[in-house]
Amino acid sequence: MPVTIHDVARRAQVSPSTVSRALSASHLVRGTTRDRVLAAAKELGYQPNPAARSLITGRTGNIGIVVPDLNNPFYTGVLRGVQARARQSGYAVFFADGEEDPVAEEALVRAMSRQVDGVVMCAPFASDTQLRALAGLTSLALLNRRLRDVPAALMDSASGMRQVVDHLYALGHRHVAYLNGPGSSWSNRERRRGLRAAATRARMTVVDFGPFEPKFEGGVAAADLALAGGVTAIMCYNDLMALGVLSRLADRGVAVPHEMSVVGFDNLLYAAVCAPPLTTVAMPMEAGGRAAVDLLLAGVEGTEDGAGPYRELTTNLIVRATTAAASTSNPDNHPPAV
Amino acid sequence: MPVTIHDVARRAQVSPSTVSRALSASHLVRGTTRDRVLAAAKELGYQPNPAARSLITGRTGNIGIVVPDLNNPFYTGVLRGVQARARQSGYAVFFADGEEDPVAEEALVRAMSRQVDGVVMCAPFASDTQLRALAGLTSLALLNRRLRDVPAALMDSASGMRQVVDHLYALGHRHVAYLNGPGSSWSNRERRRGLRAAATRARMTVVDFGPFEPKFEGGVAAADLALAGGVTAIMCYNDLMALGVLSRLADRGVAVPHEMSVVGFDNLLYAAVCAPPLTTVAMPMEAGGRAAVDLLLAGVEGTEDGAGPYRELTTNLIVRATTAAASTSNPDNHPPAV
DNA sequence: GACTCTTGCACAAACGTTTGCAGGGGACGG
DNA sequence: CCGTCCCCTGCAAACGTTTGTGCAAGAGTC
Repeated sequence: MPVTIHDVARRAQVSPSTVSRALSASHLVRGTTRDRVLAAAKELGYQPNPAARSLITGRTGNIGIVVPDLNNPFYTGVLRGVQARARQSGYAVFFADGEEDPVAEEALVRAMSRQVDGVVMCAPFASDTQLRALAGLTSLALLNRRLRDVPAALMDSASGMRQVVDHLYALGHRHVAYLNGPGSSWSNRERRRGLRAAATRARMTVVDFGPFEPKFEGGVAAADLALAGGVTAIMCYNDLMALGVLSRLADRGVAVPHEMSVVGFDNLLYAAVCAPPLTTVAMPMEAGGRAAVDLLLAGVEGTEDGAGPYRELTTNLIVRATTAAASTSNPDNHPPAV
Repeated sequence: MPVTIHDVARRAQVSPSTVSRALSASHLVRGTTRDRVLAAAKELGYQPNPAARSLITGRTGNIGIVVPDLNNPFYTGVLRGVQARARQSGYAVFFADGEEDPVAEEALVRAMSRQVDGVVMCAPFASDTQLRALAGLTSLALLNRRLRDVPAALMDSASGMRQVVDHLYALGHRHVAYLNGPGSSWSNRERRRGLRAAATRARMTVVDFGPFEPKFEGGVAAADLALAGGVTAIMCYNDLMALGVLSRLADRGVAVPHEMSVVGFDNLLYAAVCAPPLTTVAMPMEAGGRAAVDLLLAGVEGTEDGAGPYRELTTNLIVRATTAAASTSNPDNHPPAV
């Protein structure tokens, strides 16, 4: 029922191979024949069969993406970037939600591997070993995860963290809390690393809590611990947790930002519109998705652009209404003698 | 490089066709041979080539989904349901963001059509005519859009709207505003229809505003209009708009819920966690996605279950903190004489 | 006018599967 | 002991493309 290359060939009075060439390597056929073929193809509404094509070429024209949690708007942001960039190059996108589960992630990539030219894994939970195994199966590009010899787009959240520390320091904060995200997460390690470096430089003490689930509920749970820690500011692994913290602080009657400053990470839409608007670090989600696809396609199509297999994306502090001068209710504002 | 069915055949000392049968129609081969084949396949890590398979069978094992706006958590909820259900039946999922653009939607479905067994279109912006054309190209299942002879999962938002009206009426509201979403949207029409019916029955007057963009910004813009309408409650097309309304009301010093009640639609995560928590109607997002895939696969695999081509999903009012007794600052609480 | 070179096209093989058809062999009944 | 039937397996065709190879005709050169 569907129209094949043979139908077009018959209508244009040429052989199927000529049709194929007219449609792809058009310089190999005479102008007049090419026009005839294109006209015939258009009239019949010919669409090449991707299965047949990929069978012979070994390429599919598809890429895959797996994210840890679709409910987190951060990942839908990168999803948008990925899809936009892929579409621009004529690739279709397979998508899957790994649900923060390493074995699900691996299974999903394996399942996709035969029908994609490559997959971008977004902040994967899988182990390095697993990732290497998958990289042997298909081309891989990582987002916010570093692994030798595997191309990756990385958001420089350590730098964002430095900006946060400088901001808080300028506001007089000397003793702050950091609520960790998943312990295995590259992003969390990066943020913590940036925090440590900047904090010791500024002689600021920071107490760690967690790891917590990087979700609203995780923030709610974490808030009480942080509150007991005698700090003047709480830095959260991400915005979702920060929103949870805000909610819990409100419940407990702690005024933000006057009694407690809170800062998040990601700059989700909701960070801008919640009350009070959240001070946070903007992560380039769509740009990250696009960059990952750039790297993937560069590898797949062999169009290395000499920029190497890594892309570093910058992050920026966005000051809103959840940070203010350090609370004076804790007058000396130093770590309590525990 | 990749291992083919011939490799397995050689290792198991059988012909390729036997391997094929052992893997799919296993009752056609003797038990001992089947075991030998399966063992060989496992040892070699054989994975069938989907392109070759789909070339001969005409089926791909893939489905597609296109949504209007990935930034709206409603659709990511649906996406989760779709992917979970698809995976359960061994289907992989192509995904695309139509960006609320009818022509983009159509182009995306056309692009996918050759490599999927069907696609679910989620609250599409495309016209009926366009949808019919696409239904001729591939199997279609709709979510929150009704079109004769095309299977669809529909959320009964008219019923949810009735519950909202009853709730507001009980609180003493007699004059309310409805902020419309996109005029072409089936969901908006349904909600409006439910609203009209319930309101006239209850002798409640409702003034319409919009259409607005179904986003935060749309709500911000709409709030001022509604405020000037002399109403005691604002019903929004969806939660995103409701959040925009809340934000704008706060800016203008209007106390919610005491001076103005606000209700949304969808029950996004943020409706539950914003301040004050939003009264809204819960939409079964994941269930809707699953139901749509059910319908699609029933059509594709010919496993009609006799339940007909439509699924109706129920919706429920969730009362939180943005609705209260009608404001008395507008003492007579009836439509101002315009 | 004969040679070579180029251009434009057709032929056929190949990609990895599935599946209709046929054949071989064993079991069973007569 | 022979015929029939059934179970299992192999052979080969087919799916719709792409692409290497070969051939024919025309253009250019001497």
